[in-house]
Amino acid sequence: MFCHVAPRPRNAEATRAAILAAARERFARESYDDVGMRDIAGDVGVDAALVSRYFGSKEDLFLKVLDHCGDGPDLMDGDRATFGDRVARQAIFGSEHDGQLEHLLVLLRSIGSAKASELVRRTADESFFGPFEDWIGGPDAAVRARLAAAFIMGMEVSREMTGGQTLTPAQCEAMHARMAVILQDIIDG
Amino acid sequence: MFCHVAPRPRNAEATRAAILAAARERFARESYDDVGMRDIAGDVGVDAALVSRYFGSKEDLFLKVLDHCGDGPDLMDGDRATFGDRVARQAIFGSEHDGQLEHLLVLLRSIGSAKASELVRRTADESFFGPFEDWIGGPDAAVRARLAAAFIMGMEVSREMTGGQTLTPAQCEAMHARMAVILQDIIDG
DNA sequence: GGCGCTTGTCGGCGGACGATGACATAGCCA
DNA sequence: TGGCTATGTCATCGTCCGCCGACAAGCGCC
Repeated sequence: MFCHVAPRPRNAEATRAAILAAARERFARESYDDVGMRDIAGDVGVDAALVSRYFGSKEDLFLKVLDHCGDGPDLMDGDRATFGDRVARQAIFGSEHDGQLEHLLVLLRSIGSAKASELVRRTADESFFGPFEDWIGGPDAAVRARLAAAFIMGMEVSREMTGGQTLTPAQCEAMHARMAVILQDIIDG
Repeated sequence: MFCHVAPRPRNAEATRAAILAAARERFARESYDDVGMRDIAGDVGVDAALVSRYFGSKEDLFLKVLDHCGDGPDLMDGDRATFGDRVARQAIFGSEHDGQLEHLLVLLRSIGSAKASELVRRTADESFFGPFEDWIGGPDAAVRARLAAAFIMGMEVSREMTGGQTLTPAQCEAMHARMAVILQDIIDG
């Protein structure tokens, strides 16, 4: 007893950033509705009221998360020639924390909450599809970006739905191989 | 005034069926969390307490909806040779009420609620992937079923995310053509 | 050392939700 | 016609949520 946890140093900037990071993590793993202000605050170790005070409202916080999603690693980092292989691997096997798909996951989770998808609808184009289109380039870039994004998100959905328990490792490998080819074809045009 | 609405005839069986249909509709269009017992009851024109009484709990009702999803039209109705074209059209242009994708939409909406996805995880295989695998047949049927389902659901997600406002009709047609080919390839093996 | 601003906590308000048990009424059967 | 059961309604409970105003505690400054 008397074992107090080290108190967070009084630093508004750092606390604000920590809250934002925790929120991003939560919103990528759970739906907008399932994430509570108290959850996020708990992750950081502060009171829920502080989150409200720094970010105004839950919606505002979510928008900030969407804005700052470009900060981390993402889909477009890496060799273009191995895009299919690399992304298919993450989508199927679910890289827990490297988070190249994290931006996409946040968008994906918003499907469901009426509130969140309204917010996403306003920012998805500029924050994700736009850059992705530019990176893809070539004819029908907008179309191909949407096809690729759809495939990736759908695989995330499928993975969570089945819990990944129903396919053998060999089948996962086969799926990875097929998906990699399809994705690469979409990217290459 | 004095214009009363015609009261629903007292018929437990019919009322039960109406509630189930309304619930299915709701769960295909909104997330598990966003759908309230009062909403469903309102659609049918009964009191929310009746829904609880007939189906026990919201979870039980959701499970009943999953069970009865095979009743309506679905993915596997129609010519196999035109599967890609037909399904891609529905996924991209969003057939509002013919509902061949409705079963898949209910599954898709469950992503978000922790509770709902837990329920789905237990039934998705037997209620959807199993039949779909059988229908697809051939080598790696399980893998190909998941690839196709992922692509379709992802396109639904993508469509809702962007609100369908950002692509020209010509681009939609181009996307449809590309998606149809990919889907058909997956189905054909 | 005491003042004052910033940083963070506490308790609670108002509303939505799922669920429940007591009550009302329609429709059948004698 | 009078009662009885199936059918549906109403009022309410407990819980959780986002949010807010009042309060406490750290920290620099004179």
